Amino acid sequence: MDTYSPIEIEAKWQSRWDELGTNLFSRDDLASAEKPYFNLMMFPYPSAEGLHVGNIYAYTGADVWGRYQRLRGHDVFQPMGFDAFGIHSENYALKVGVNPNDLIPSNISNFTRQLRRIGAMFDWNHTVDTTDPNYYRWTQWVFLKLFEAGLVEKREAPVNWCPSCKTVVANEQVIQGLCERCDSAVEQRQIEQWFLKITEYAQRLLDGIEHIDWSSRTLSAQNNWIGRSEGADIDFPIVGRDESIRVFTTRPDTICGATYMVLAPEHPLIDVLTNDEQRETVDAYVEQAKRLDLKARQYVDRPKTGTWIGAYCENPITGAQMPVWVSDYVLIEYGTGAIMAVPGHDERDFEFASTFDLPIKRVISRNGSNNAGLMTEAYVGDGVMVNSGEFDGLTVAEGKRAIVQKLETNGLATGQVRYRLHDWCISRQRYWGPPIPIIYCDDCGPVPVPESDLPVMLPHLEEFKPDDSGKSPLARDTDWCTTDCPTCGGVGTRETDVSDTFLDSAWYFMRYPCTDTDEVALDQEMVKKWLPVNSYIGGHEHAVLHLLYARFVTMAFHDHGILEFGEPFEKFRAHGILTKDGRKISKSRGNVIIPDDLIAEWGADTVRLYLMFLGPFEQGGDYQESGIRGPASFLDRLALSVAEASDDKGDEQVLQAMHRTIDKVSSDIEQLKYNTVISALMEYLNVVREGGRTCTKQELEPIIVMLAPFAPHLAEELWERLGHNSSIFESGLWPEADPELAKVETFEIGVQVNGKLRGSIFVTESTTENEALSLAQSNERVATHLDSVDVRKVIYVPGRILNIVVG
RNA sequence: GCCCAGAUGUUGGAAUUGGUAGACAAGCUGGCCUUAGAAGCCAGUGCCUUCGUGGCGUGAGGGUUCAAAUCCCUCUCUGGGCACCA
Repeated sequence: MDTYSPIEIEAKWQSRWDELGTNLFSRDDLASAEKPYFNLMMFPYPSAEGLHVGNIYAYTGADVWGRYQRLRGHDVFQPMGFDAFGIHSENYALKVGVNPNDLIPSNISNFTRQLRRIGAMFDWNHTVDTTDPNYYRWTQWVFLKLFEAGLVEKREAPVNWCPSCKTVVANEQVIQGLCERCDSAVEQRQIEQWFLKITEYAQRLLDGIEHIDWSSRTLSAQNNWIGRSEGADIDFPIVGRDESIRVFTTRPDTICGATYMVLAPEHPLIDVLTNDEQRETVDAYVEQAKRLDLKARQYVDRPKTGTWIGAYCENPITGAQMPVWVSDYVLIEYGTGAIMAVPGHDERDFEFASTFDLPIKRVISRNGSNNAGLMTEAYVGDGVMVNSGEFDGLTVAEGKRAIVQKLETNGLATGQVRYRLHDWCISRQRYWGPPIPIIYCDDCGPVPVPESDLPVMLPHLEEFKPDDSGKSPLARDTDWCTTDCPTCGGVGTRETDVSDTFLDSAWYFMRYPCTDTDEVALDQEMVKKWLPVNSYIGGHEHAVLHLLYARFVTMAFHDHGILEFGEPFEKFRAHGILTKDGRKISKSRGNVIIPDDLIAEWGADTVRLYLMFLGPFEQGGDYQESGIRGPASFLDRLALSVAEASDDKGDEQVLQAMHRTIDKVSSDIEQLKYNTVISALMEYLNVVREGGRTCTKQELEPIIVMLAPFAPHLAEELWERLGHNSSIFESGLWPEADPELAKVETFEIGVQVNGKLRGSIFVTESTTENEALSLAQSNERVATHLDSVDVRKVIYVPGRILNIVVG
């Protein structure tokens, strides 16, 4: 009989887990769990292609964490679901000419099969499918709650329109002016849209960053995305008028170096201030700027363009007159849509001033000396104010305060904080999403659909291809659109936009523990017991999309009395990505790896172990199939060792190594350094089997427990073969290192002479410097280097190194 | 341009956070066992070398230190994010 035949063993344990409900919770189980631990991972979009090896990598790493927590004695709830709405599914459905409704179920069952095959401990009693009316009914409810909270607004706004997807896309979905889905150049359009007012939470989202245990790179991405800037709004009086131009600046200290003003092409004052001579030129410029699509406009390396509009402002500090220009390098959507240009200390202004021969003036000097020479580039660094009259000599920081203070007394300035974050546009002029639950009535205006009328069902459309009308295909189903106004009972028309997929995923984790009821979205008993999520693991690509939206919805629900907590995920870890031969894995490169064959060949345990062994989980690694033999033969040797193991007491030396291994594994697994966990287990097995010695059960049991998160099927099997008759995951078996046994008694340390390694000596913890030195001196190799020289200094770091400085 | 990661043998990677660089694997070479080997076992494997108890070596160059893959400065390259955000 084979000691280890993965296919049989894995089938055996998967069906046993199913029979015993090892990973399943009933509602009662959920309610009575003593040590609840919610282990969440990002749910997939169920594509037709199935899970690729990158998905398996991510889910295995998250499952390892969940199983580890389980071995620590927690009641680990680990659900899985499917994020099946959205443009991605819809475009695929259009391509193959099938309604997405008919496509999704088979994709989901294929995903489920794959996810079961890798042996992750998902609770298949608690799943979500965002396209199920029993789910999206509650997504619509989420919208209504945000509406009640005053966080939903319809307004006409310039939005990113993808001409290929024929829909609006969020700022977060525009990558360098291109649609993230199809890479078409995004255009600017003015359309009425539904917005969620996430900007009201900008500061809260920023403040919360201090208090959550997340991967630092994810937090830094959110930080940059929110983009807080501190500065001031300053009014520049317009010469010959009773009005002024308000600008936002983060550098009030450079105001004396402001030599002209710039308005964004869309700025309302342009029309008012342009004089007759300039009118034609300005109109032409503004027209041309409006025609530019967002991609062209955001292209940074484009030469600066613009024109003088024939007006002047007065510098409120120096009194100097400054011409007012219009240029598309100033953006209407940020700040006040107008700037004071300081070419001496801003790179963009410098470039503009150089192009149009506008004066460039130094007002900040690195060392305080007033070097009057020509500036050849903008100086943006720190320094001291010069050429600024009474303010000369102040540092940048002092100057910022002093200028604002002086202007505040005249009412010309106010301290101001601004954010780059924009409101979240959730309208999508597409078919495959939850209809936004709003009804328009000629008398009552837009009215929210009453909760009792949810869900607003998405009709089954034969023809769901979007057109260029700017309206959703739902608008073509007039039967569906026509309804009664919930307020007055008159004729109403349904909103035909559907919501962004990111609304589906902004709250899905809250639904998982509540799926036993269809009466309410959130079962408060379950919410209190299981939320917030204890650990969330997922891709870093969602740093500023999903993860920010989920925080926003949670905060809004907290403020609205629905949730008691304000942050959804206590701990978040971004996993690394897998490369193939050092290159990113992607469909376009044609190097996608579907894991099914690999698992069929090697078994799930070996594949899991191999993937986790590739590199640190948070950094990813390079997938090289030949490397799978290492983990495979490790499992073989372990199975062999168990088969041969005796009932004798373990060897003392081996048990010491065992406790050191427990120590290392326990600390590395906490840091998700799964690769070194596995290498520590391998090293220990090498010690156990050294010289072909027969090992004992006592020496092997803990290693099997520590391996269980990685290779759960084999661990169960070996546990059973060692004579245990309950599941290894049942009773919190994670071993505890005995500090006495883990302690190393004698160790070898290096001996250096003048920093160069010349030999080594064996010492104990209590070896003194003098003892170490005499040990070193009696070492032949070291002694040669001490001949006929004086010892000048001895550095002895117990347990680390002995360095003898001679000369 | 800015921000964040990173660069270590033939390859994936390790290094107690300043203390014996290359753990654990893969690959390769040789051997044992075997009808067989994706099984098991043993040995070797950074480079140079006059083979010495020698020299060199963690992207490049400089610095700090008794001691640097690790800290500091300058630069190069790779991956990712943001991008005219005033």
